[in-house]
Amino acid sequence: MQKTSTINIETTINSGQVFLWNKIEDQWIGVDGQDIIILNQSPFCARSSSNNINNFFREDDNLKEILLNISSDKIVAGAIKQSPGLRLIRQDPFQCYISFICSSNSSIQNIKSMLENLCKKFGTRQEFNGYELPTFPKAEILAKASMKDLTECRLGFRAKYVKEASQAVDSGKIDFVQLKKTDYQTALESLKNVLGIGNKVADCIALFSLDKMEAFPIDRWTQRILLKYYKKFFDNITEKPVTEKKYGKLHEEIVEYFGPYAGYAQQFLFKMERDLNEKKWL
DNA sequence: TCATCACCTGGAGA
DNA sequence: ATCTCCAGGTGAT
Repeated sequence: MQKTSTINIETTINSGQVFLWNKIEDQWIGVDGQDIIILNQSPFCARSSSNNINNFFREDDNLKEILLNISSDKIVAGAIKQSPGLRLIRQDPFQCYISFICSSNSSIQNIKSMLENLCKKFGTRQEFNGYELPTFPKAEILAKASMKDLTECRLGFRAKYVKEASQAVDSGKIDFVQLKKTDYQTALESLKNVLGIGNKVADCIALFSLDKMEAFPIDRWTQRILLKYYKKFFDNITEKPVTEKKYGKLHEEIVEYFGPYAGYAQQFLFKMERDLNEKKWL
């Protein structure tokens, strides 16, 4: 649908969606599940070791319509103007799931370090175009990992979450193929049954890997954004922590206001506010 | 139903 | 040098 030439790789990689990426000279090398991906800005080129890039940048979305739709809000329109090449990424679900479980009460740099440690210890080394690096561990491997090995990856209190979450996938209790097919609410409820996954993490997984574009992760930053620009539009936004029930109500208001592509709006707003505060990325 | 609080870890600032 | 505080939250009282 969209032209790949309009994608800004650096902006997109540095928007908090993905962590296992490094810039080497002028290209970005990253891990997505069992694949290694190499990205070049100009001339634009995206190569995957699996030979199947699988719409990594969601090229199948009708971007023009989506951007037009969410631009009815002036703040969002401004955010898009600021980062026109920003895109949502369609990630490997298991990697995305573990990544955001690891994100709780942590920083981007720390999350990246935890995930790199997991790859080094449990991943399979793969060679692609002169680069050799370990890909993301499979669920069955992490499900059988010892707590000692997981703790050595510096996961802290998340070690137990990662193990149980991996077991849920390995046993089939969590089935990403199925979750992609179901509706947003059903997918969310299913994910939230897993230890270490609450509303925010579930929304990240749903938006970044399960094609749920109405997912709108509400974290500290999003909450700040809503308070700063949208206080008068939403009844359920306060500076207090967003409780379980408030989260659901707030999300309803958000989808009503931003529409079915609320997740896209969130991504532009998040990028805008983090950049405004000069927060570091990868 | 909701408010507090602890939690691994690494980095920044006092 | 040492301490405190905080970072894409979540789970247990």
